[in-house]
Amino acid sequence: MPELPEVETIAAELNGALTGRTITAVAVHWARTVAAPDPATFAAELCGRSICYVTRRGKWLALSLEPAGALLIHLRMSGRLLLEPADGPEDPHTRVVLALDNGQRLRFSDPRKFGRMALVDCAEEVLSDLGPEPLAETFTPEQLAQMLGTRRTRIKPLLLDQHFLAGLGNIYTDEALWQAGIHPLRRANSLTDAEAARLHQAIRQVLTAAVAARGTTLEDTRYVGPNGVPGEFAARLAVYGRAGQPCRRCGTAIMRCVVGGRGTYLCARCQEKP
DNA sequence: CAACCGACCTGTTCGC
DNA sequence: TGCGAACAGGTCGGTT
Repeated sequence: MPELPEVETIAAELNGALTGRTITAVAVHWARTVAAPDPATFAAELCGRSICYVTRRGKWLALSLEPAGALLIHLRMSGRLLLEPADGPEDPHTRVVLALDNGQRLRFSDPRKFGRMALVDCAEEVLSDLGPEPLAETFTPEQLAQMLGTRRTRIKPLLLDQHFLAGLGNIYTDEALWQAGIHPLRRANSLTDAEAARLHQAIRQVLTAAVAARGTTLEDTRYVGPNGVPGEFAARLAVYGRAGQPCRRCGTAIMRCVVGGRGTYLCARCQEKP
């Protein structure tokens, strides 16, 4: 569920709330949520460590710890991090709980059990497999054009590949391709430099606007930030989930199809089929 | 390298 | 109303 803007929002909220907190107890309710080390070691090693700051890389959250190490968290499809008082009710899908020295609990709720946590010595060892950060200043239109030029696969599945570019998921990929006027089935190396530049700009504009709106919360989703505030980008979606509704640019009905096994929304007039 | 598939999981929605 | 099938925003590993 959460893509870059949602994870960015969560990281910012947690950073303010968790900096300086010490973890006083750890409870693992679903063992497989803890990818590494084994759950007992995970709990024992985490206790007593403090949180220095919280950052995002792609769709990963990284809690930097004192005196060493990092807690990496990936929410996958249904994960949520909730910062709540210890005596409040616990969501039935809670998989891991971190008790903090101020009486609060950081609860990881994840109905589908796809989410993962890992306690690692060096976060970069895991995160270095990811592609570039789309919002980094160092990520340029020329770099994207160069990256696309060596790949002949279809553009949408490529943008979803976290090794290629970090942070885009199904929603923002469709939004960016619509804004750039590029059909999701286009071959990556068929894009002109001008199209690559448009795509680069579209990706950054969509992500920046979504971060400013604190992410996308759809009616049928449970996404909220750690403080329970929903995102407001849903009202500004141009194509995602809008099958049959008019394109915001030309009025043509938005269509839904399947690309790479993923539900895909586009405007057949603005995004010419290859 | 590219494309496709199943696996990992549960909750919700849809069609009969 | 009830029930099974289909589907969901992510990722990985295996096969063709």
